[in-house]
Amino acid sequence: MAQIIALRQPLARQKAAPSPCDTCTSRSLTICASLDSEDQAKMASHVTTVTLQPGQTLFSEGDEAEHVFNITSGNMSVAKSMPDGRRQIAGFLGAGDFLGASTKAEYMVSAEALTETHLCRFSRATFRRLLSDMPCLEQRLLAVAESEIAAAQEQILLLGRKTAMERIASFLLLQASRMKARGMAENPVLLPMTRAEVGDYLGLTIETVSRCFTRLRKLDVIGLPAPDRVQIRQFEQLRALSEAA
Amino acid sequence: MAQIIALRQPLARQKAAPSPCDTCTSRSLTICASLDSEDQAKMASHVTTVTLQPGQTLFSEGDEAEHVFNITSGNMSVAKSMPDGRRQIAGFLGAGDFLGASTKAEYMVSAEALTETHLCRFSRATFRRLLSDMPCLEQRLLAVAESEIAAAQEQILLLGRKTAMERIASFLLLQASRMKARGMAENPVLLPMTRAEVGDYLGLTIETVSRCFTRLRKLDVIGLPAPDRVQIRQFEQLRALSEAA
DNA sequence: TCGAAGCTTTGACCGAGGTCAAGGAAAGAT
DNA sequence: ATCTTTCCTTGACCTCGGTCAAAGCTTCGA
Repeated sequence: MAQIIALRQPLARQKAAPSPCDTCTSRSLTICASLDSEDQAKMASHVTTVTLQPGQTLFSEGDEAEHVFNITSGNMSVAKSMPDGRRQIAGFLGAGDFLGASTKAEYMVSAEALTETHLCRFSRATFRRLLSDMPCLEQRLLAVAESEIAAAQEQILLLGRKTAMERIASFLLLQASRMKARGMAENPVLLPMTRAEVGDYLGLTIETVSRCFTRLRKLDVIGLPAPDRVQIRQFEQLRALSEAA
Repeated sequence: MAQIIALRQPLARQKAAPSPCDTCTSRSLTICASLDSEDQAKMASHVTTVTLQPGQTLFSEGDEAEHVFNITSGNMSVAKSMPDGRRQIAGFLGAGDFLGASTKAEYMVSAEALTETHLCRFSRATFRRLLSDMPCLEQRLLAVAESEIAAAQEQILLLGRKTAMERIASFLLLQASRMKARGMAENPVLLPMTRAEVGDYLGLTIETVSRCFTRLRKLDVIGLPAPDRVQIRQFEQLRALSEAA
């Protein structure tokens, strides 16, 4: 009801008459998958949907952490920045991913849309209440947090110890497996981000990212039908390159 | 046995055969701090204590994840390795830290003692049962997981974008704040790990770590009364160096 | 159809940090 | 005491990836 007031604001909001959850195509990927239909209805009554255009910021590092989000479609980046502008992307998120958890009162990272992105939004207070009402949800969230920690540890290994080539190879394999996990074809890997964003994720510069792609193409390990589309031609070779000495 | 007696005499807390939890000096730091005395007793009846000597491995990457742990005293490292031996330490843990959570059936990292370390151990199955019995515990664990994610994101920024000097400065400040959080004096920062371990944590070599320490000492930003003891002489300068351009 | 803006690629050069090597210093063993 | 081992420091040199610069490609709008 109150959400309808949304004017032409940077964050366009809509609330469908029944509930956006009824037509959600990503439910099986999200934390909502752990809920029975009664609990889903309870969740649905507190949700607001949000749409972001490419480049739009959902929240910034240091903003008051008012909401938590669930991506229903689209692609986002989660990043931290330094005072002088250096930026490190901590992760790319897609359909089904949960976003906005924070122990502190402020967000610890910034979140930005790479493509048009749809999210569902809960106020933190509401979400906390729902959480203590629904043990399933809390368990699921704990599992999500644990796999996020595992992913972060893998990223730490990549940034601390891998060469540029190994980072690129690991990245392509990771993207492929992420697509597979979402039920998409894994092979022509789609890259909804620019070279700059890949670089900011892998701790490299644009130029190094580009040079590695070119080298992989010349080795015929990958094909590059378009800058944002990578055909993996030799999976095993790519896997070997992802941890080559 | 001892616990049953305790329940019969809720007001007389002194016991003949006390559980290790009764004398635990780290309880306020651990997930156990969230429990009332009844739940603590329940936890205590399932706990086993473990002692590790410096260099001993608690578990390795790929081992079947049978247990979860809580450090009561000592220092550990959590690391991932590559087939050719390159190693990346994902974090250092100390008294109060929780250890061993994994969504998968295997541990995703290796855990090793830096100093003599005491832990309490639960079987995973038992712990899962305790968890669903005690909502407080689950909430606390979720908070712990979230702050671990925040720490990992900070580490990702450090590894992806900071110079060697910035990494060392950030590391010293982090160690100082960790000591403070444990109620210890923050200033002569104690380093219970070798230069090699600092390097494996910061994505640097032993030599670079040593050279940075030497430079900081020559700048009189720190003092090095012993290799494992760092006196911070200019906090603000160190803070500036931790994100200098 | 043309131009502008933004992304990507490529080349030439350089420097931060890695590698290799050699000494010190401290702690435990004989 | 002396030897061994392990860790730390320092120096000389080199390389991987960053920086700077310029030129292709797309896309989009006039």
